[in-house]
Amino acid sequence: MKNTSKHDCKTELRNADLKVTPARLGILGALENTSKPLDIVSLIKYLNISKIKADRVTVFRIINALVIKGLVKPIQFNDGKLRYEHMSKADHHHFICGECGDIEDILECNVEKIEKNIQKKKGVLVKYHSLEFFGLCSRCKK
Amino acid sequence: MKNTSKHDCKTELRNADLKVTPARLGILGALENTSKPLDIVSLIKYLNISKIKADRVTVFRIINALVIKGLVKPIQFNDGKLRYEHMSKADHHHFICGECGDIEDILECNVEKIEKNIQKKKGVLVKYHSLEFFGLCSRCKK
DNA sequence: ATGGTTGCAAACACTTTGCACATGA
DNA sequence: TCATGTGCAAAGTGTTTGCAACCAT
Repeated sequence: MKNTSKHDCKTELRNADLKVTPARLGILGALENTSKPLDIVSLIKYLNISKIKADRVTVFRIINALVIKGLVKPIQFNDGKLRYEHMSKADHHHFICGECGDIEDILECNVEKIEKNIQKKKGVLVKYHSLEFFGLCSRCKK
Repeated sequence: MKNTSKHDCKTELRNADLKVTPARLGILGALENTSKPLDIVSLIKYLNISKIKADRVTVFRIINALVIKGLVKPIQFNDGKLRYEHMSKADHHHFICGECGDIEDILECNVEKIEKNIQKKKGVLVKYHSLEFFGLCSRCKK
């Protein structure tokens, strides 16, 4: 019961028409086992720890493929780089402190309702949304 | 009645402890006269049309100052570059088509309530938030 | 076998920094 | 006058592209 992610990742990849490779398994695993959104550097570190070696470029390519396939969503904290989150964990949002970079989870937002509303009204397809709050955390505020 | 933004921009700058310069007036004016968020290149184009010459670097510096002073907020459409919006126009959100890049305004979201809630619960200071929807527009959907 | 995947080098795009000169208050 | 703002050159960071070698199916 503890961790079936390895198997899940394989089927996830197959369902997305992506071949199963160590780097892809590692990246999906990283995103499933981590609570905070990960940037490319963090993903590479995770892979290194897991004894999986993968070039920076490969990580970018894998992440982009996962985003296109809808398995992963990109998040921007306005610091110039993208972070990524597994779709299954994308049901919450974030508060980002502009001073210390601290990230806190924000749970109590129901954007799905708005999302459906937009789809109906505008005739568009919403794949994902981003809702992030920027400011100063309780410590930096003072 | 038509356009008092020039005067407003001056006082806006003074209130923010920023000296009044042509480039700064031009950038503030651009952001107040345009409905869609502008990236750096668009701002430079706008300045050129207004016969104001300013180096790319200067535009970055001015924008950063305006963001820090809270006059302008940055927006990310996940395409690798920041766009900027005047705070007085930041009361709506966006839908971005991942295929053609089309941007549509989304009006019907009341995030301010959530924002206040977060400030109270977490003891943080929320300066601004981002809420953007990503997907396919009605044309690209087909 | 073969088409998708990877590594490496290089290019690209966006943004920041350092420093001398110019300018607004 | 003098702190602040600007231009230019250069560097920094994040990301993409081209191509040959490699590997999963």
